Amino acid sequence: MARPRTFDRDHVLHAAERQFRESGYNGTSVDDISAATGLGRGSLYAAFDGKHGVLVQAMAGYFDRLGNVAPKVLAGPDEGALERLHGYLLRAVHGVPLADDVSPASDRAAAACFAGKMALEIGASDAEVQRLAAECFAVLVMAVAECVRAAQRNGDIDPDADAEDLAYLLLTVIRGTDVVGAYGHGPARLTQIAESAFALLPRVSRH
Amino acid sequence: MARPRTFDRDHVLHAAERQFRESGYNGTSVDDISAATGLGRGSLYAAFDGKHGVLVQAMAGYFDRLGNVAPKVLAGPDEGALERLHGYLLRAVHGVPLADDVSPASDRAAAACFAGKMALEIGASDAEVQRLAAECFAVLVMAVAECVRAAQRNGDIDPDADAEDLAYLLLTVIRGTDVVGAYGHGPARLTQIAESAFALLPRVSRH
DNA sequence: ACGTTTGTGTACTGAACAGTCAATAACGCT
DNA sequence: AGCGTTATTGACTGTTCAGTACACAAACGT
Repeated sequence: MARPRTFDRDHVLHAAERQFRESGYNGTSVDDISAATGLGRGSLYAAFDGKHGVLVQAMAGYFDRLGNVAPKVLAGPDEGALERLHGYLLRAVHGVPLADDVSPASDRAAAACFAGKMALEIGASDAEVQRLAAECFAVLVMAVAECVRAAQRNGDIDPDADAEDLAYLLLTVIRGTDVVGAYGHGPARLTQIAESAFALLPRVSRH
Repeated sequence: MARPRTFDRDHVLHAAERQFRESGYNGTSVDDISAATGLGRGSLYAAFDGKHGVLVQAMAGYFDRLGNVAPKVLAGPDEGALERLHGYLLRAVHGVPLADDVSPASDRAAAACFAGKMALEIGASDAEVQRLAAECFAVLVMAVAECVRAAQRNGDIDPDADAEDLAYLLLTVIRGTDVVGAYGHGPARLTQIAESAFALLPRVSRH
């Protein structure tokens, strides 16, 4: 009964996400978003309710992808859990936790957590952004903790360790590499940091 | 022979730093800086060459304080090195690494590394900011690595571990807590993360 | 085929922005 | 006391911003 929209909603939100990643929230104008997405201002306001709406919905889309793909690479049988954790750690540090969404050439800007970057820039004065970012983090903590518990069941990680505490620590390291990467350090250094963190995980103590 | 300036340069830069911390770089206007520092626009341009100049010089001031105070709390005799490392980790996570500069009530916004926050927001498109931030990080890595080496000499940390690698890892955890704090997590969670990291440090293996 | 409904693009508006400038004020020197 | 020098102020400029309004286009039901 009415004219159908000519753009793909997810595709537009993803393009906007890339722009926000590159320039930050306050550093991107609505015209930037318009140029990045190919949509006119009017369409942006009609479909997403302006700049802030675009951000919120882009973060929601990021959350969905995170919730779909991160648990997928971490979940599995107990026996491979430690290796999956290792792989996730390395991939997260280099920005390929969402393999289908990130360009093949691992891009540092794309590596850093979108939610984390937005939370650090405007989370203090934007409760909704902070809440969305916290949700992104929570879903990761849950997935990593579950993988840690699997590794504990398999005898690879000390069963006395608190799985959730370890998950928080590992994800804090990953978020930390986003900042260290922003300092200009190369992939080699980030890999080394991730490997150091992995090496320090409490293994089963063999008396 | 000429009119002396009526403001204290360091005091002004510190006020500007607080403003940048609170609102980010692109989120603060020159008027905001003017209001925060009490200086008029003209004075700001005459003394600091505009908004970007204020940021650069505020970061340089931050670097100086960092270089003066962080090595001071970490340096010392070998026997207390591990405990100093522990104390630094906890204090850094709660934002009192620069005790004389930060308000007594530990403020989360003040806790996050100023250089890190700026690097993440605009470092990708501002080489000078990225360089300054990297220098801040480097001076911390050096100080922490030296403290790790002292703890190794004292038999508290595995002498086979690479001190610099451990320093990078610990500082990555600290930077990570800046992001996790921005998600809204409270001091208890951040303390727990710091304690987990400290607990996982490789101790001397007693055969 | 036509009218209604919705998507789309562009021109517009008032506010906020970064940066400049000329006038004023305060000091040291002679 | 007067002069030269420098800090300081607040108004001004052109630009860019977010958000709105309006005109046009496209598709579907009838």
